[in-house]
Amino acid sequence: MVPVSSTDRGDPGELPEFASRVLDVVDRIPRGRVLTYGDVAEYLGEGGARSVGAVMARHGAAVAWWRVLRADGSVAPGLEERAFARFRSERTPLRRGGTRVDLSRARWDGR
DNA sequence: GTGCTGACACAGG
DNA sequence: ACCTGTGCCAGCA
Repeated sequence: MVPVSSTDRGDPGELPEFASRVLDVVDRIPRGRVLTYGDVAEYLGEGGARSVGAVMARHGAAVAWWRVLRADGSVAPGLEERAFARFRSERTPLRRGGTRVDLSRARWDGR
């Protein structure tokens, strides 16, 4: 087992366990459906909404990041244009006014 | 170990 | 609808 120094540095490209699991969940969200940051943490049974957000900030580009929203169905600042372009193409249900996703209809139940 | 830092959540005002 | 404060928790320096 190749004893590694106590600093125990992993390879730079390797993701922390938690981050890897977050990305797995996001990968399973079906087209046209969404989850909130808190939902992802809840399904994992670990971490919290904030931690999920941190993962998305660093590694979200690798997955369908637009399918993860805030608890009120809004999109994080700065991502609105790109996200709503996707919502239109995936026909994600929006609320009246179109500024937020209709969670009552678009939220993925995990199945 | 300590102390920030956030693509958050929620309760108040 | 907006702001403010508090709680949260993995990651990082």
